[in-house]
Amino acid sequence: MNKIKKDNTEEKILNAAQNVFIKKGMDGARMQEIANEAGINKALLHYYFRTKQKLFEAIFTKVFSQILPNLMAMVRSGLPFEKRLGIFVEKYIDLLQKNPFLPTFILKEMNRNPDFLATIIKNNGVRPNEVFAMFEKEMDAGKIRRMDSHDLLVNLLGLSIFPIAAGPLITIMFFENDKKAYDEFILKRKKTVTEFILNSILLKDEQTQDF
Amino acid sequence: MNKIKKDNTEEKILNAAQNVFIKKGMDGARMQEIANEAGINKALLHYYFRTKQKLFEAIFTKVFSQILPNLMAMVRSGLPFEKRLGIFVEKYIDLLQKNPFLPTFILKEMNRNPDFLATIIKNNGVRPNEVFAMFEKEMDAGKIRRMDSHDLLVNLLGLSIFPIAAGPLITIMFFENDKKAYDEFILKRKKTVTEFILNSILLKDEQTQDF
DNA sequence: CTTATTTTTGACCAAACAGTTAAACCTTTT
DNA sequence: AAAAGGTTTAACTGTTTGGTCAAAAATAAG
Repeated sequence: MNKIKKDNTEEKILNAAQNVFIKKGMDGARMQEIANEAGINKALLHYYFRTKQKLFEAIFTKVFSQILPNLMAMVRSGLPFEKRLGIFVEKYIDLLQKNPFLPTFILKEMNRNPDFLATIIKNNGVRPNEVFAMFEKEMDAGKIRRMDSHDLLVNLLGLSIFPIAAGPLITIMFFENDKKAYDEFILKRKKTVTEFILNSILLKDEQTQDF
Repeated sequence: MNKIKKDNTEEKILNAAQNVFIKKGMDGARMQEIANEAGINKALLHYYFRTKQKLFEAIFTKVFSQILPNLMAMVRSGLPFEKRLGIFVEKYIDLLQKNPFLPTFILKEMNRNPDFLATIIKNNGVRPNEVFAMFEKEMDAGKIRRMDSHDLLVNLLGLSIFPIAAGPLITIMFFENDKKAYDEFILKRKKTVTEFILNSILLKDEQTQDF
């Protein structure tokens, strides 16, 4: 059946393209390299995805769609706030540690073409306002101190994403190029990041807000 | 005098190259574009810096040398800990806000060639251990809670750098593409980041460590 | 089995690109 | 003022790269 073969080739292309694009970016990636990695002829790439640009957009969309829903899942679980935060950090760092080139890829390409980024986000039904609302609710309840919820979310993401994005630098500068020490450091951060955040925002019982 | 002329051209090239490389990265940058931006002939680029690679390395080194010393200055000032931290965050965010492409440039290129990165760092006399020692001292004094000083430094950097690196994404997702709102957000962070960190690590007097 | 249709390939093309060359142009030296 | 040495340029070269094409191979339809 041609359906099976077609799907199979398309999948091989998408996987290969994702690997190459994430590692090298749009500018650094070569169609020939993607073809090699997929084990097919270069002309076949253009048969399935007319241009490099179109193939890249397919990958960028695909990658983004894999990332964004995780953010929203955090908000919707019914767990208590601390647990929710802890699980999110753990899951997120875990995902990034398995795909260490992902952060830099997204950061780099978002600068190359912010308009395309905007389109993808619109089409992905992400509602950051839900996250902000969740934070506000905890503030209203006197559970966490009052602060700009934008700050809180950005801090949460920065603390999770930056250490992976800057992995090579951190490994060299802070761990004398000992990659195992770095990996263990990241592993530990699944716990310490949550602690660091909660320590900053959680209100002790005796400090409940007056208003 | 030829010295003046030479220095002048070389400087024009370095400035142009820095602009283009930082915006587009090694792969995305074009020698022709650098020549245009410098207002000179493309052949002159090769006269001063034999290859694109060599020119890129000169820029990468230059950029890095501008960044790293800031980190060390924090440690060496005699100010009290909170002040030192506050000034560092403020100065650093300020620098990045004026050079918003800088973080992504470094993050991207450090992945492309970690070995070269290592060389530069060695030649720049950066001693992260000094920073760690500073943190440890504050912990020993019972001023801040005991934690992995690697975590603390990485958190500090992540909270400062990530929001700029992810600027376009944050502007679109969290501020409905309102760039002024984003800029103001970053401005405020010069204060809120320090607060966030101190809130997490500072020990109140009654919580002094027992050992 | 034969014909039509889709998928895959090797060979090719034109544009873009980093890098070269030889000559023109300054600037300094004598 | 003229020779010498350094600087700048326009034109060129060889290679890499995204993309095309016509033919072959595989698959589906009659």
